[in-house]
Amino acid sequence: MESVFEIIAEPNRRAILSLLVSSEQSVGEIERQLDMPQPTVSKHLRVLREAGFVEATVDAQRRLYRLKPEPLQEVDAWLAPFRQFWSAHVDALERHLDRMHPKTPTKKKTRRR
Amino acid sequence: MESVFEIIAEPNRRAILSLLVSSEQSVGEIERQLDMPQPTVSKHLRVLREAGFVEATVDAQRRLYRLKPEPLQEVDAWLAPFRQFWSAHVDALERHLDRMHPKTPTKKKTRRR
DNA sequence: CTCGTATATGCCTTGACACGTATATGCTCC
DNA sequence: GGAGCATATACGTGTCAAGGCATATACGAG
Repeated sequence: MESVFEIIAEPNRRAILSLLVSSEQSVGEIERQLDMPQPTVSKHLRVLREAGFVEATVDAQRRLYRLKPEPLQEVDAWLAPFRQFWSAHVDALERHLDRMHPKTPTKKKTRRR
Repeated sequence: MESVFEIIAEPNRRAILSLLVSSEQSVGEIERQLDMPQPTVSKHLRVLREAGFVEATVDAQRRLYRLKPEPLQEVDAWLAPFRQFWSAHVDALERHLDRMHPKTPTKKKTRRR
C-alpha cells in the first residue's frame, strides 16, 4: 500500500476524501453520511492518515479529520504530462464530459442539421 | 476492475501510460523499455484498452498502441474540487514539492554554475 | 508450407486487501 | 468508579488481481 494511487483506488476512501473537502468531520459524521459501519470508516481513515491524506485533531472522544493537500497534489503532478497531451484532443474531451454531465448545456451552437 | 482509479493503481500500467505520452509504441518496444515479460505487457495493455486508456492500430504483426485522453481526464475531473481546496495551502504545497524535487530552484537564491 | 517473429490468451498460484464481527481503549459525566 | 458513547484494533474469511509459464494465433519471408 505504498503509492497514493493505490490509496485512492478504493471507492469508500475517495468518498471520505470528497466529504472532507468541504469541511472537517468526525468519524461518526462520516459514518452516518456514507452509511458504512464504523470500523470500516476507522480503518480507511487510518490508511488515509498514514498516507498523509488526512490528519486528525482530538476533541474529547471525537477525532476531527481534515484534508491534507500533498498526496493529491502528487496525483495532480503525475497527471501533468498527460494534460499537455490531451490539449490536442480538446474536442473529444468536451464531447466526453458532456456525455458524463449532460447538465450544463454549454451554449448550444445554432447548428442546423 | 471497474473504475479508472483501480486501473492506474498498478505501477506497471502507469509506466506504460507514461511511455505512451510521448508517442505510440509497439508491444515489443514497451517490453524492452520497461524490461518486463511480454505476456505481462500484453495483459496490462488489454486492461488499459478495455478501460479506454489506449487504442491499438495493427501494423502487420505489430500493434501500435497510443493514448486516449478520456479516462485520465476523468481522474482530472475528480481532482478538481480538491484543487480549489489546496489553493489555500499553496505555501505548504511549494515546500512539499521542493522537498520532492530539489532541482528547480524556483527563484530562491540566484544559484548558478 | 515452414520457419521466425510479434502478440495474445489460458491456467495456476500467491498475496493483498476489504469486510464483518467482536472486542479493546479512551473520554465524560454522574 | 461505573455507565455510556466515540473511536480504534484484532482476527478470520472470501475475493480478486498480478505474475510466471506454457501455448495459441497471426503475419511475413523465403
